[in-house]
This record gives sequence, structure tokens and C-alpha cells, in this order.
Amino acid sequence: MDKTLTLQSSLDNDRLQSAAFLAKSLSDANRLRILLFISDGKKSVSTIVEELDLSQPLVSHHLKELKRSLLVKVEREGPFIYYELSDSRILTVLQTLSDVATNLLSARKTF
Amino acid sequence: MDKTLTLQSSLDNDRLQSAAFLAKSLSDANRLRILLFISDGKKSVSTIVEELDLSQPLVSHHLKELKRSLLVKVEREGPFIYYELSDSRILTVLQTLSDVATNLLSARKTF
DNA sequence: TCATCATATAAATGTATATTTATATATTGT
DNA sequence: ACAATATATAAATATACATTTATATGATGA
Repeated sequence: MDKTLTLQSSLDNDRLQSAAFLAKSLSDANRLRILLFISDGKKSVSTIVEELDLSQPLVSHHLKELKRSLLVKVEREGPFIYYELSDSRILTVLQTLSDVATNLLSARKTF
Repeated sequence: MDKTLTLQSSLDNDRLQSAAFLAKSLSDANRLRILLFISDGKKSVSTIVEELDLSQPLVSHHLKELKRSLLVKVEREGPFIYYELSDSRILTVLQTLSDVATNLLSARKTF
């Protein structure tokens, strides 16, 4: 049984919907910057705001979106709220997407 | 050097933009159905329309989007136009996203 | 050239979303 | 209770996008 058959049996329509939903959450560069920044341990909102140089409401909005897709874990400690990447496999997804994009773009320039 | 450092050096802002752009192309379930369907060899537009039970203009629209993101290769043969997945690594991305989604959803229900 | 089939495009519509500005809520220390 | 800080929410705006319906373009065969 080859990979295609494996995929077709394991990627039914419900799972495709879920995958598409996660992909939508990964479709904004600022959210990817946030995910990458919180991938090596929990970070407070203010830390994210300062480090990524984004407005506080914008970071809050994107964190809400990431929380909606379950891609982040949230934890309160006193006045601070910490966000952390919930599944490290997302990092490999991002790396692969970046690699694929690089290849596709370089191939496009080859006439 | 751990994976995080590797990621931070290889995923600069340009690459994040590219990854986000590809992710956006993967953020629609109908597009994922199309990508999966054309992943085992080129398929004509009409075949996609019939097999996936989508309207012809809708399929055309999504194929245009997939072409814009370079995720498909296009080839004309007489009156037919064939589309094919341009990079099979996209399949592993979809499989991983589906797996992650399944895990995140099942973990959410565990109180 | 005409009719037919395959595919693309245009127009219209509804909905989603990224961002900014302004304000509200929640927690802590005094 | 009050002031200060951390974070979230609301409102407004602009833009993007999925889908449908209608029409156009392009290729083929008679």
C-alpha cells in the first residue's frame, strides 16, 4: 500500500476540514512570528509585544485566533498571561512549508 | 545546536511570509480535496469537477489560486487542461496537520 | 464556418479577517 | 478603595475571499 492510498483513507473530509482550519491559523506571517517566538517556552503577552514590535491589541487578536485553533496553551500567573506552542510538530510543518516555497520559487525562475 | 535555533536561523521574515502564503493556499477544504485528488497524477478540470462534485467555476477559481501559489503544475493537451500537484511534500504537511488537529481536539475533550 | 465541448473570466454577494484607535476588565500593591 | 499595570474587547475600516450565476474564450470536429 503506497502513501497515496494511506493518505486517502486517513484524510477523510472531516480531517481535511480540520487540516484546513489549522492551515488558516498558519496563514498570517505575524501569527507565525508569534508561534515561533513562543515555541521554546511560554512567553507573556507584553514580551511578545515588545519582542515582535506589534501593537498590543494586534497581538491579543492573533493570540485569540491561535487559541481558537488550539495551537497555543494559555496559563495565567498573577497579572501575566503566558502563551506557549501546544504542539511542536507545527514547527516541522512550518519548516517544510518554507522549504517547499523556496524550491517552488527558485524553480519558477528557471526557464 | 537544538531544533529551535535551527528554525530561528532558517525561518527569517521572508521565509515566514512564503510559508504563510502557502498555508493560506492550504486553508480551504475544497482546495485540499483538489490537491489530494491530483496528488497521484495529472487530472483534467472536468474530471475534478465530476469527482469532487463542485461547480466548474468554483474548481477553476481554486485551481487559479493553487497555480498562483505554485502548488500545481499545469499542462494543456488538446482541449483538456491537466493539473498536478507540484511538490509531494505538501502531502506530508497535510497529514501532519490532520494528525495534530486530531490530537488537539481529543486533548480538549479530556477534562 | 459552425456547433460543441472544455475551461476561464466577470459580476454580484455575503462573509471573514487584519489592523488601528479607543476603551474596558482584571490583578496587584499601597 | 485607589492607582498602576497587564491584557482583552469594541468599534471602525479596508481588504480579501468563497461561492453562485452568467458569459466569454479557446480548441475540436463536421
